[in-house]
Amino acid sequence: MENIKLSKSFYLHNNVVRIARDLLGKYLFTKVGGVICGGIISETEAYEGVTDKASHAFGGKRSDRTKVMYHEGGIAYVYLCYGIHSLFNVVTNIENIPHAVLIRAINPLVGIDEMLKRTGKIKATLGLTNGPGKLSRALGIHYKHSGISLSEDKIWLEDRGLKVDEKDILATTRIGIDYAGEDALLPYRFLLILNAF
DNA sequence: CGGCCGATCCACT
DNA sequence: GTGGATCGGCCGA
Repeated sequence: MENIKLSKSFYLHNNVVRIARDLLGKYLFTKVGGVICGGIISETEAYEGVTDKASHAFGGKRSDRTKVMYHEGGIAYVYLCYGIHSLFNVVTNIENIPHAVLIRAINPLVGIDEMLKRTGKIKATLGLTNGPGKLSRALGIHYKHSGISLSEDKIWLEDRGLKVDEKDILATTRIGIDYAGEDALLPYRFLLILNAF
């Protein structure tokens, strides 16, 4: 079984929708407060930059918050949503092309005790990390982490050689972006259908 | 500077 | 199924 961080070239690819799909079955880890937590990515959404009405970078919009999306791929874009939740995104593509993939869910595997402590839950279930806000809380990801490199040891992704079959992937429309008009209809959300859990 | 709103979650009915 | 929590970002005045 391989155990390696995703390479820089993985994040620099120009097709963010492909990357979102390829991230299914990869592993996401964090090391916050000295504890390693993580699991298998099971749900993602692609945000296709300046042409995508659902993206924070639509129309080339730049701000202190969104400027990290214009950075070269391979860093984290984390922002506060609804005043409560830090949502974790992976920035992709080359510099000045603000593509990103929202990680919406993982299958929790490592650091379960710490994740339960952070979320105040008793039992480890898929419900521990099956939403973008819950995922960040369990993993200790905070919007102050926005802009950090995924090549370091705070937040990173690994390919452990898990094979994902096309037939186990479901593509649907994205969540919570009704304001995006026709772009809300794009099949940019990907779910990994898991039987083994 | 004021006001509105959001890539959500959970408790409650 | 519905609404409240809660606050930084963004836009308009």
